[in-house]
Amino acid sequence: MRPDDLPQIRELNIFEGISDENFDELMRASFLQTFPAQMELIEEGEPADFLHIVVEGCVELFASTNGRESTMAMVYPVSSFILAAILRDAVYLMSARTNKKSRVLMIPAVSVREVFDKDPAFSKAMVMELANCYRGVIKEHKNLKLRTSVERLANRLLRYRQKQQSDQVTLPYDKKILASNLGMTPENLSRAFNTLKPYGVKVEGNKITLTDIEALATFAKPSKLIDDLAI
Amino acid sequence: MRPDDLPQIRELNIFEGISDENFDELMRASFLQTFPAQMELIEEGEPADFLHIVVEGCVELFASTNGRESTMAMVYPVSSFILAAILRDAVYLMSARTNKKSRVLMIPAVSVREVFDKDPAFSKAMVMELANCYRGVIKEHKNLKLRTSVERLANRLLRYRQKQQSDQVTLPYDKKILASNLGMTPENLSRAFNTLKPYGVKVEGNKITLTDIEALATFAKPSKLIDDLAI
DNA sequence: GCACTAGCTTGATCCAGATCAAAACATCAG
DNA sequence: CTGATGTTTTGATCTGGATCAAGCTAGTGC
Repeated sequence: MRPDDLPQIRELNIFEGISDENFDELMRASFLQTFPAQMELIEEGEPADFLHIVVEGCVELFASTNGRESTMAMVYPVSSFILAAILRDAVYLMSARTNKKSRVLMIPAVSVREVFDKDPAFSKAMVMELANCYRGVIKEHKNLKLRTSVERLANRLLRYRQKQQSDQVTLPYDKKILASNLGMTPENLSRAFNTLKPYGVKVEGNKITLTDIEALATFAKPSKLIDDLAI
Repeated sequence: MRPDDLPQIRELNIFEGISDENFDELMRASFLQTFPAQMELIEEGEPADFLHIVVEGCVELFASTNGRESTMAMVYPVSSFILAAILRDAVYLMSARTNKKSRVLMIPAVSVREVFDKDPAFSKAMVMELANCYRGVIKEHKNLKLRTSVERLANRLLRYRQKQQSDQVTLPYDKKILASNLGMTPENLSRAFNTLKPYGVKVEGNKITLTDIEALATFAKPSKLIDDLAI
């Protein structure tokens, strides 16, 4: 592991307040690996042996059943994923694969639980992380149940705009994945983009220009309780 | 609060391992209230001031946005709900109302956080509870994204059968709520029941008789990673 | 530079589910 | 017992989204 990775990892919310000794212990037990794109890191149903932290690149969490598959979330640096399975010592409920070449830190689940048991700050940080993840999925679920697919796209574009601080947003991954994440087919994503044209949405490959924010927001009707990832 | 309620509450997973002193402290700070049916206990967007525990009755968690509303979950005795908001000291992301006359214990959020900070067993029990809730929503989300509405109903019936240990299951609440929870309209729930007739599903009001379990399971194709609430 | 492949778009069609309306059924209050 | 009300069912129609097919575009390897 590169020494310059450590500060970034140390600053993750899940390590907030953890003692240096315990953090070092976790890092000693871990290893950092670089994976090519489309590499499956986790398969749903398998026991949760490692806590994964995406240090660089991008990881797709997806689920399948009976021949159907859907993208559940995209994970960016620097963040962990599927923490609940580790703490519960249960199987993973989702699979994970790299969306692009990625460096991933893998911390043995056993080590995580050991430090969890002895470091109160770490266990509290875990609680906060779990609470945030849980609330994030509630928001996604509401998004799916309460909105049409075009509304989901419109709100997603507004969210990208806010995050990238620009009226020209770049889609962070290809449209096939975005469609799946939003709960629709790629054909429908294409049509949804077209439906949003009159609201000032201009598409050029993976670059989307928003030229009438007010109209788009009026159509999308964002709700903090769904769209604000920080509350 | 009736003394005979306490043992039941004490046995909740979230109080596993908590010291008697701390448990008593929480109970002293709490109050138990009986609400009539259709009483709104929580409104989404409000600060999370109480941790609620359903002692008797049934509570519906629902979400709304832009004039649309959907049932997110049903809560039975004895369980808590919306724990994440309490721990994060954030607003509720869902509303709650009694589905029938219910007795609900309300523990001030401040007290919960105080005991959380000083009782390691309690904070760990909270983590497990959060992990379980989080995993539960992941399963619901997969259910919604990966299955048709008829498949969701079929799997739900199989789950009721397993829980009630009988081939004649009683729907725990009215069909309007069940439809909403499964992500469909009441009309479509009715049609979905009809679609399942050839698979041995017989409807008599809120009593459903399953006469061909094998056919129903073949149709439903249950998956432990979605349907098993215990893993 | 060309051939191949994957992603994306567009068109046509189908269908799962919603909406609207009406009727039937069950429950409750007077 | 009757009238009112809410739930449920059924029918008709609509529509959002899926599926299938084909063509276009961009990127990659030889």
